[in-house]
Amino acid sequence: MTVDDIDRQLLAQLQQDATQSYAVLGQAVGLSAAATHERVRKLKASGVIRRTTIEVDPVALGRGVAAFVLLDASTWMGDEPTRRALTEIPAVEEAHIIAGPASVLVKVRTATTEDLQATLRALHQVDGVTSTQTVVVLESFFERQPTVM
Amino acid sequence: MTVDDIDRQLLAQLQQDATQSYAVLGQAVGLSAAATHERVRKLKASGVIRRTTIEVDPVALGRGVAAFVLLDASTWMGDEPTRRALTEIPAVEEAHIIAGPASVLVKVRTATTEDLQATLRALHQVDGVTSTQTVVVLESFFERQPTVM
DNA sequence: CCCCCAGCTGTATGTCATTCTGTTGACGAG
DNA sequence: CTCGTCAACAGAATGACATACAGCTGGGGG
Repeated sequence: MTVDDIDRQLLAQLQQDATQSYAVLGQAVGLSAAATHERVRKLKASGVIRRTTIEVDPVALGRGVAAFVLLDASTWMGDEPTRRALTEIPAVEEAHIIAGPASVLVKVRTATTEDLQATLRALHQVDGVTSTQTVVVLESFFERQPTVM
Repeated sequence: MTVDDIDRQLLAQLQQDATQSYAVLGQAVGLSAAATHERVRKLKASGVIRRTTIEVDPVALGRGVAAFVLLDASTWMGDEPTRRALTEIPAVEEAHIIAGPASVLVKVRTATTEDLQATLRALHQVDGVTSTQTVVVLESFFERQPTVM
């Protein structure tokens, strides 16, 4: 699908607030409510908009400690079992196969450093993992969504 | 604010799909539409729900290459000017001050590896940055929102 | 024992999403 | 040049839903 400039404006608006009406949304980009609705419908149908969701405050939910963990592996970890094992650890928010100093990079969020320790233990027990290296986040400047413009 | 089990169920549901009606949402947790509405209103008012937003497909928007970049610094980078400088680089999606092998960890997304190179150049020009170390993402297992349950 | 209040249900109303119909403008074929 | 086609849009209609309101209930404190 081709995403033109108006579409990007709509995406930017919806990233800010997905609850605004199509009338308001249309005014912001100079279109009628119906035309806006049609464009948003197509963006959803084509998968550019994956879903509309809520952004939660991690701290309020007991996930105030963030860290990145590098996993070294003795076997190839790019397969489904590894993915599933990592998915099942609730603290793991992202998992990536990387090129560089390790095999896998995961981002974790826990309530306390004790929970972080427990998560590291869980990561060690994932098949293939031989060692971990943890980078603790002291302060987050910002975490935002992909820039659309 | 105290977040009880029903609240967490609501949050989980809304993370999946923030467009469903309060009636449907209420059925999922065993409440009336009005009571559900009231709970969600409070979750928003208290900041547990920061906003409702859309999740976009990075690839469709020309951000198919992801990487993590470690920044080494000669000066303290925990202040506002650094934050602003990093915010202004569109490819930078996250920026964290870390404890460990470097001062700052940023996550970037670009269309191509050439754009990644351009972003690295931009990062080098941020005040205080002395060197960078880049970890390129080969494949993402998953990137999800904070687990609420 | 009674009062109070948070949290709930059911209902009413105004707003908005969604659909439909018709218009306009760009484009290609004849 | 003209006609036919199609995509994109505006405006109006209707049906669903958010939101507000009036009462009900059960538990905790005075």
